[in-house]
Amino acid sequence: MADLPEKLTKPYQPNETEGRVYKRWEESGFFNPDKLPKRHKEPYSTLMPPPNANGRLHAGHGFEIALKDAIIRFQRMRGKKTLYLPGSDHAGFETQMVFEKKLEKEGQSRHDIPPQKLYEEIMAFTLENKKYMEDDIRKLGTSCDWSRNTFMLDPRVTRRTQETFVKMYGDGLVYRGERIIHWNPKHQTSLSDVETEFIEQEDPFYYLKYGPFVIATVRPETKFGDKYVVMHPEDPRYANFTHGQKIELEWINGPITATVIKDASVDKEFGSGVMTITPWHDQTDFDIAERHGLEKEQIIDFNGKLLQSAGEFAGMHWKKARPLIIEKLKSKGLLVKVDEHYKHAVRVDSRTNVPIEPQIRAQWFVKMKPLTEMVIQAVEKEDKITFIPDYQKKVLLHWMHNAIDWNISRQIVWGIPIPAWFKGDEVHVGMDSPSGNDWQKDPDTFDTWFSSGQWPLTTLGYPDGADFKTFYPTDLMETGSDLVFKWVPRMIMFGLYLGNDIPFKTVYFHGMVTDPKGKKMSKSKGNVISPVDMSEKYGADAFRMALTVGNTPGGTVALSEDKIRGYKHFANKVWNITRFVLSSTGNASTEDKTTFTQQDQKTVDEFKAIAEEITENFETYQLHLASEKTYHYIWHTFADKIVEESKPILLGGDAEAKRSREALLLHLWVGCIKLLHPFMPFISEEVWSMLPEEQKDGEMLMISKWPM
RNA sequence: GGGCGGUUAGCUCAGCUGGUUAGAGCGCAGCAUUGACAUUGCUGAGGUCAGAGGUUCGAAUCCUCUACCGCCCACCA
Repeated sequence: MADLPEKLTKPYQPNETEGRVYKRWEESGFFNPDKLPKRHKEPYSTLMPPPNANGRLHAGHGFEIALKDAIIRFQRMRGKKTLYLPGSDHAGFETQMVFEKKLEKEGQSRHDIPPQKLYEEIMAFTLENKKYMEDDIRKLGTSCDWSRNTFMLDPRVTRRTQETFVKMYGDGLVYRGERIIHWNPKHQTSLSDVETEFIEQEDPFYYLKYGPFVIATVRPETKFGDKYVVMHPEDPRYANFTHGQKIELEWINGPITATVIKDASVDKEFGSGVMTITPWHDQTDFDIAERHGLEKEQIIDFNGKLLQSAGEFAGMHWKKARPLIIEKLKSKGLLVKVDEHYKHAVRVDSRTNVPIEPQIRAQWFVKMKPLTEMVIQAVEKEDKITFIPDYQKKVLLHWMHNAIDWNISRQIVWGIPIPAWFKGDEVHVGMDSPSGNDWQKDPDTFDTWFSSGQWPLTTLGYPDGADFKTFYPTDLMETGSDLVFKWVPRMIMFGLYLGNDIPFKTVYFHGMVTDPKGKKMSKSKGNVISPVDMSEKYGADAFRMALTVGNTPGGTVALSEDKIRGYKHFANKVWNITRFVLSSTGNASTEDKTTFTQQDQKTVDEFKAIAEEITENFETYQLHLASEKTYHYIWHTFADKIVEESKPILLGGDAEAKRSREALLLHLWVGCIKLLHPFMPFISEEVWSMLPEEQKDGEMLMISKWPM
């Protein structure tokens, strides 16, 4: 038997191997496209969707990295000049939430901390988390270029983001408006629609006498100022009321004059077909008021307390006031009936579940129409972006066809400051503060998607950076399918608007990673599986493989530990095949390694056919097939068939057959290790280092030539 | 109320543009094996491809409808 490396005689130890191999990769410099050998000419680029730097890496990140790193490694071996650009997001509101929770646990409140100090503390907290997260990314074997690592609050990124705002203001794509916004009263900030969601809730539904009408509401405390009564213009029941008609009636705090409004948005079938409106605290009502030029009055302040119009209830929080108001309505005979179990949808902050309070507030808005039209043109008309799976294109376009103007102001400190100043009614937008006194800086920061939407531009150094010229548009964006309307369309918008081109040629949406039972992972359920824990237990290779094999693009993945364990076994199989191949070919003469017997040549041809299929699967982003074929070939063709049938040949007396067979085993095994590398980078690189020099094209598998 | 995805072996899922006896992993049963590997090998059981109808020489694969499961969107007060 030939001399074998000591470690091959023991089972494969991922923990002993992975860190060391990653260090070799990093030190080689080959993660950096500029340092790749000359054969790597044609660029291939992708960006890491920046993980939020407020915690550790989760399974979704692990999934994304497993797929994307496989593609990047494949492309690098194919000879592309590959860039995989890493980074992290400050994640504005979300990070501030995480930080506030931490403060709460420590018995503190953010209101006790001055803004500048708060910002600094969150920054320290974020930078610490960022470090851990980057370590996690390394542990998974991610072949990204750390020299280009970008953080959303790097000065060049924040400057670019602000400059974009200034440019958009100049182009009329950004305006300051008093419009209904989603107000989170607990955290005192506005949110965009994608940051909120509806939850089903059961509440009492109050039917109230409003002059000759009966109206219904779940929120009687908003009704003090209701002085418009609205009905459908074609509702026969109210044909004798005319638009603009004045009606004197008794209301909660005394007599008022109501005005009849006819508007087609009212549903004749719902309830009595009549409603009163509260334009300050309801989107529908606001729209009706806008259409007819009606007055709007704030009833509840930004802390949830009732204002002047509530009369005796002024100053009370609406929650406290509601039962008292109901009492009063009852005593005045205005309460017709109560439906105690009325089911309806309530909008809440999707991160904190705090019920949203619609409010009118002066905010910065992005005018969406011109931008979404550019997206529709590029995606629908010109078909410039490949969507995987392709039905996601419809989802995105539906969103684009129905977009409403985007509120980009947030009343939180943790974010990129909006470069605007106010003096009375005057507004100044620019990179520098205006000259003259009495200008007040806008204290708000940008919505996190305003900066992350520009990620492909800022990371690559738009407008004149070398990377922007080389790598824009990027080849691939891979991200979670939940971002199909949050992040992806914004990147396309900004890409087209600023960069004059789509930001990526292909967008691949991976599905959600759930627990083994198909349930969404969440900290509260305690079913979270950490990619790093799994990697430490079974090896990052096994984790990556388990997430790749058999998972159709876009599909939900139930992450099972059994499956990961299965691929740890596979890693060990690879290890032992290596041991067999090296020990049975170590004494082979080096004179002829390229010609085979007819029989063996056939086996080589079969390998080529498989390798071709795998290559094809890679090119069409069918990694679930590419990885499964690789696995299957190595274990059930190479090990079970080729190795087994080799044993008698190697022991037999036919010298030519033996020579050919030894050459065959080495030749095929080198090919297998190459095919395996994108999926299981660590063990394949480790095996490569033990294969004989004359079989290899270079020291490092990572940049060796793909077998096709 | 709209839209989308799914329903294939006990479990988790593959099966691309329709083409001979429907596949994998895990699990299960039996056998083997101490010179690559028990983190092993071989063999096997197990499916009317959700249901109904249609197109076709031929459908798990295309069309229609139905039934469940899941996801997303939506200003019914």
